[in-house]
Amino acid sequence: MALEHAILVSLLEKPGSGYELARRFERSIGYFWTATHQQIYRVLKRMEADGWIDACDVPQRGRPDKKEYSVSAAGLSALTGWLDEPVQPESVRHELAVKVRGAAFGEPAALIGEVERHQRMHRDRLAHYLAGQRRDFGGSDTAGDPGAEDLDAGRELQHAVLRGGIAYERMMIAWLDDVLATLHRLSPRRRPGPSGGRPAQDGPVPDSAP
Amino acid sequence: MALEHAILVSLLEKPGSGYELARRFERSIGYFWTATHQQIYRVLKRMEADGWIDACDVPQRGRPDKKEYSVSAAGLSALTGWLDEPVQPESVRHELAVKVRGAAFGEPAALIGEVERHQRMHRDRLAHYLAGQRRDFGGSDTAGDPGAEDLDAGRELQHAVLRGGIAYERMMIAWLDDVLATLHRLSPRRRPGPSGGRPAQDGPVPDSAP
DNA sequence: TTGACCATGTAACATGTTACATGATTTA
DNA sequence: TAAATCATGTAACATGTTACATGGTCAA
Repeated sequence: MALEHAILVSLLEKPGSGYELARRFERSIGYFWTATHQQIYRVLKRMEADGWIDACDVPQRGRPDKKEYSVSAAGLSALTGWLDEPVQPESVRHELAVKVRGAAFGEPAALIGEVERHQRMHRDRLAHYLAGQRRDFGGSDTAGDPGAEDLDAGRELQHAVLRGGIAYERMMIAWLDDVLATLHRLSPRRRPGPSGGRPAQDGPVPDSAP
Repeated sequence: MALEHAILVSLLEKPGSGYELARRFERSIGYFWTATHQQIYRVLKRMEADGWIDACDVPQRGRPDKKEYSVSAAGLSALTGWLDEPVQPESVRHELAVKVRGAAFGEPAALIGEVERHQRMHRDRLAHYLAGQRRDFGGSDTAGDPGAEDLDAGRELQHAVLRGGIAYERMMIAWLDDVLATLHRLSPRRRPGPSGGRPAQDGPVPDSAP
């Protein structure tokens, strides 16, 4: 019920083809809403039929033609209408949490590698976010700094969402430290480390920003 | 691909009927994995056919009979096998983030009520988690306290997951403060408050624990 | 006697995933 | 000449959502 709206937001920020949208759903928007290209093409067709977006064929030299979509007036009003509707509780899916609780019925220590793998992914993503923040918003990590630069609403809101991503990754990294400490405590044959899991920090993080 | 496993974990923690599982998916497990009763009945049927769970009819006085399910040896080994498999990136869906970015194309101030509503839900859930923690784990919020009580692995891991939920809610409440401050800044006709949004805190939270 | 709770389901539909297909161009 | 990127799609399947159906007990 919201892929349409995520696409509207993305197309309003910048018109583009289905392929380009699919790329964006692997990057920026993809950090808080995922979709594959098959889904995107299917929904784009419906949105075009509903008159939410307009397509225009763009011939390209040396590349296949593409259909560039842009948001119509009807699409914009569909989006603003949706903004006013309350969103329902949003369903959660934290597969790792299921695994952590399930670990009680297997060998808890067997989960350590998987949890470390996840933590590495979160550290990478955090590094990526921080790099993007430095690049696009001038290195400031703190909110509520009205006097500094005068950004337009779009950029301000993009930054707010990015700060949310950063807060989320930091929270996850810290929680996974907690989980690792718990798993080590439950199976003390493995080295529990100097203090049962190093504390969360984002300074010396492996920089994997693109 | 994981509802089966969430059900296995829940049934291992305590056998029960489809109806009871549906209740649990509105409480404990539901905080990190949601499912409706229709989904649960459908999957239970498949799991029984696959031999992962055993059913036994339990007649009840004054109530309709129920089928109580419990995990078979095959089910347990399916779970432990799954624990060893790496979980993929897990797809994210943060509808509010889509809305925040979309607010740039409408009236940003119109989102304030919705964001406050979400923040209230997160405060409620946090209060609920903290009450559950006090009830079930003795009021301690901090991890890594090996000497204190000697809980079994299952309870330790449940507590670790609960701490994750608490960390998540605190992070969300703080981030939504940030978002509110940003929205107020972008439409200064509304009172931006003493300091643009009160800081996150969980002490004087409306206690809505059941 | 109305509504809430217990208990289980069917059917239709919407959404998301996986695999496969096509064909051009650019880069190594 | 092989692989990667651009660009769009179909088909089959799995999962999740919404609406509807049934029927008993218990409390107000």
